Amino acid sequence: MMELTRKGEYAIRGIVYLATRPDDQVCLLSDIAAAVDVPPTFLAKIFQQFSKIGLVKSYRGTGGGFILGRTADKITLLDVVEAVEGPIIPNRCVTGGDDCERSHTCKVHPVWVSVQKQVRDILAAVSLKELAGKQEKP
Amino acid sequence: MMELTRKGEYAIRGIVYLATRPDDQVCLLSDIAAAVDVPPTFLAKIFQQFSKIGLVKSYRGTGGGFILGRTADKITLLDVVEAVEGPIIPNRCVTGGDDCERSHTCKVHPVWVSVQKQVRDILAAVSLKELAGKQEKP
DNA sequence: CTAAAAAAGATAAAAATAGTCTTATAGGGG
DNA sequence: CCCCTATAAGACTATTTTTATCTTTTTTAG
Repeated sequence: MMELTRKGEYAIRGIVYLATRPDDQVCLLSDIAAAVDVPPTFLAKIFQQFSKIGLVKSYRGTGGGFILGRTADKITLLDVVEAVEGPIIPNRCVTGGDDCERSHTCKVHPVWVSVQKQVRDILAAVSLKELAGKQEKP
Repeated sequence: MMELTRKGEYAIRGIVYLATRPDDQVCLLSDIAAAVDVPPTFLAKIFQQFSKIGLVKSYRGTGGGFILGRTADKITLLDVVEAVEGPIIPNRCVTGGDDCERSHTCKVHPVWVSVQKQVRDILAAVSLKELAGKQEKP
């Protein structure tokens, strides 16, 4: 239960690798894919999603590639995971609004809300900077 | 991401309903299914899984049905969820043993371990007694 | 203009999910 | 013993999601 998909795993590997690279050096998708051992075409799809929401910036054409959309300390693991897997939803009844007609009577509902918050908090507390081994204090 | 399946949702609904019933009254599967609005054949499969690990006790034949395998305060939401969804595994790298060759180098690994622990702790802290509205202190 | 590179969309195989159906087994009552 | 009721177990199926791949298009440097 609650398992990250391959896509999510690949997404993390890919963007963490990008975060280890020099800040302003455009990185070829094919290089990233090779470095983190992910099918290039699949990683392409993932980086397209990153690009749409600004997690990475893409450059097309000769000399093109990817760089981070903002500094590594401003990108959290939550950003990355939600970018490709969608929001953290332990159960359908826990959506932003209130689709769950049982919400106010169901005693399980608050438990899922709690799970959601905890998981989000944990993932939001980890930045790419840390994951890339560029800690503030070594 | 991390979404409970229908099976998990049905499992919770079913066993919580059973917990609301008088302690020693055998309950028909068909009655439970009707009460919690779950396909009876599907709920049957779920309760078979419960039965195997002792979460419920089953009685066959005329006058048969199900009762809880132990008192409602001794069954946690974690027990129920893991019974049908398997262990809480946020990522493949977080298994009981250590299948992940990266475990000791990968900086993401401890994050998943943390997520796993938090989720398990939350779910383990909630018993069927509470969910069934039979709180110790009302 | 051309080659390089990402973007976008279509397609497809494999796996997981969500069930259903059939047959077997067990128990109670006449 | 026979029949009815109820769960157990296993085979089977449809749908959805995951995990990709392939092709075409767009962009850009030189």
